[in-house]
This record gives sequence, C-alpha cells and structure tokens, in this order.
Amino acid sequence: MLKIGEVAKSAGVRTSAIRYYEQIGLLPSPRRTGGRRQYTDDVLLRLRVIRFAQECGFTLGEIRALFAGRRYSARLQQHARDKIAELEGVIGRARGMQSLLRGALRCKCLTLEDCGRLLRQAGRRST
Amino acid sequence: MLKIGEVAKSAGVRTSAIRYYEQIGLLPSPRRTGGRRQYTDDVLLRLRVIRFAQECGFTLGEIRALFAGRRYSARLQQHARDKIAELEGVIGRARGMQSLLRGALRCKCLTLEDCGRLLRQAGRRST
DNA sequence: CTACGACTTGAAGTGCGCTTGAAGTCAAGG
DNA sequence: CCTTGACTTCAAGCGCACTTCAAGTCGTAG
Repeated sequence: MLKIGEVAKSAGVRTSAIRYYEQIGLLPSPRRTGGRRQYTDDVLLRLRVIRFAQECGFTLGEIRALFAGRRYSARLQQHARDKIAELEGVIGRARGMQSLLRGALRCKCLTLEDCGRLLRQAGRRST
Repeated sequence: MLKIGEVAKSAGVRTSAIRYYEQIGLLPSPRRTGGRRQYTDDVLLRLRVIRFAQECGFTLGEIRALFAGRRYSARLQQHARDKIAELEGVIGRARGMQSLLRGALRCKCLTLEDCGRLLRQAGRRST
C-alpha cells in the first residue's frame, strides 16, 4: 500500500494532480485509512497511461471515457477507432510542420511569412 | 483591403480571435481607417500558418517567436531545429498511442487498465 | 438625416488542467 | 505527551486561448 506522496514521487506527478484526477473521476477513490488515501500499485500503471494519453493530445475527459467504458462496448470501440484516425491526422500535421520548418531553414525566410510556397502544404486539411 | 469581418470569414477565425492575436503581438497592428482595421491579403496566409502551427502543438507564444525572429538568426534557426526534433517526439507518441489503442481493440480490454502489456511501450520516453 | 449593422475598446468571463492556500487531522519519533 | 510533517478538504487562483459584454463610433442604405 502506497501513500499519496509515494505515488506522486514514483509516478512523477504532484499530489495535487492525483487528488484532482480523483475529483474529476479519472482515478478511482482509493480505500482510506484514517482519512488518508491508500493506493495499490495499479495506480502507477494507470498514471502512466494517463500521462501517455495526455501527451498524445487526449483531454482528461477523453481519457476518463476510455477508462470508464465497459469492455466490449461498441460505442467505446468506435471511440477508439476514431481516435486512431485522429492520431493519423496528428501525425500528418506534425510531418507537415516539420517540412515547413525544414523548408524555412533552407530558404532562410524563417519569419515564415513571405514564404508562401511552404504553406501550400499547410493550407490543406484542417483537423 | 479587407475588413476584419471579411478576414474572419475567409480564414474561418472569429474576429475576437484576430483582435486577440493582435493584442498579444501575433498579428501586426494593421492600418486603420476611421478606427477600423484594414487588412491586406497577407493576413490570410499568416492566419493559416498560425492555425497550422497551433494544430502541431505550438503555443501562440512560440508561434510569435517564429514570426518575430530576424531572418538568419542563429538562435531562431536553433529554435526551429529544436522544434523539428520535438515534432519527432510527437509523432512517436502518436504512433505509440495508436498501437496502444489498436492493441486494446484486439484484446478487448478497452478499459486499458489490466492490459499492462500494452503499456510497456507507453512507459518509455517522456516528451 | 436616421437607422442599422459592423466596427471600436477595455474589462470581465470561460474551460481546461492543475496549483496554492487556509484550516484542520493523523501518526510516528523524541 | 508533544512536535513535526505528511496528510485531509474546500475554495480560490493561475496561465492559456479565447469569448463575451458594455458602451460607444463609423459608414452606408434608405
């Protein structure tokens, strides 16, 4: 059993963030001993997934939905598929921005404006 | 010459956002006629770049820096190179999240927890 | 000339993801 | 027993990226 401080330390999150996650229903409310939260190791895994999903651009609300859904739920599976597609868009945009920046470096107009030719790629596809 | 409303419409941004961008120095303050902003077509290009960069995870502050820097500035070029590298990370994480979701779909534990094996990939590399 | 809508400014409000502060509680060490 | 420090709750505050509101101005159509 881990105290919140230990969890925070080993997960690299602040205790305030952990309490906040619990508050918004992203983490289950753990058993308490004398009012204090007692965590099992599971929470560390869960915090890792949360951080990871966050880094991929998921909001806490979306992550909560992923956790909360019943297994085998068609709606949830669809959500997952949508997200996979969305991430494809993220990747495409990131690649586009890379080539924009690389182009900018090459053509020395790193103010980006006036360098319209770089932006024709950029103009396409919005989210 | 375009009025703010026309710019907003053709760029798909709200006028409030345009004024906000100007306020924070992301868009230059345009010439005014009787107090009203008069834009040239340039602004449309600029707004496209702004939106695009935003979608790639740049903050408005960073985008402003990219615009503001003097051409040929070594510091700016370094910033661009750093960003290119950062985007590599973004792409990697997005791919990781995709395979996490795909794995979750396959193994039917779409609550993501209990599915620790999917997370070994996730555990690695932070930002 | 007047009415109307699109514009102006400045200030306050919004939602997200937390953080910070105040006031109090619990438990382990000296 | 008492102190210390990590914990508790609840409320307020913060930074970002805007939006909304209030009060007033401009210019064009009728």
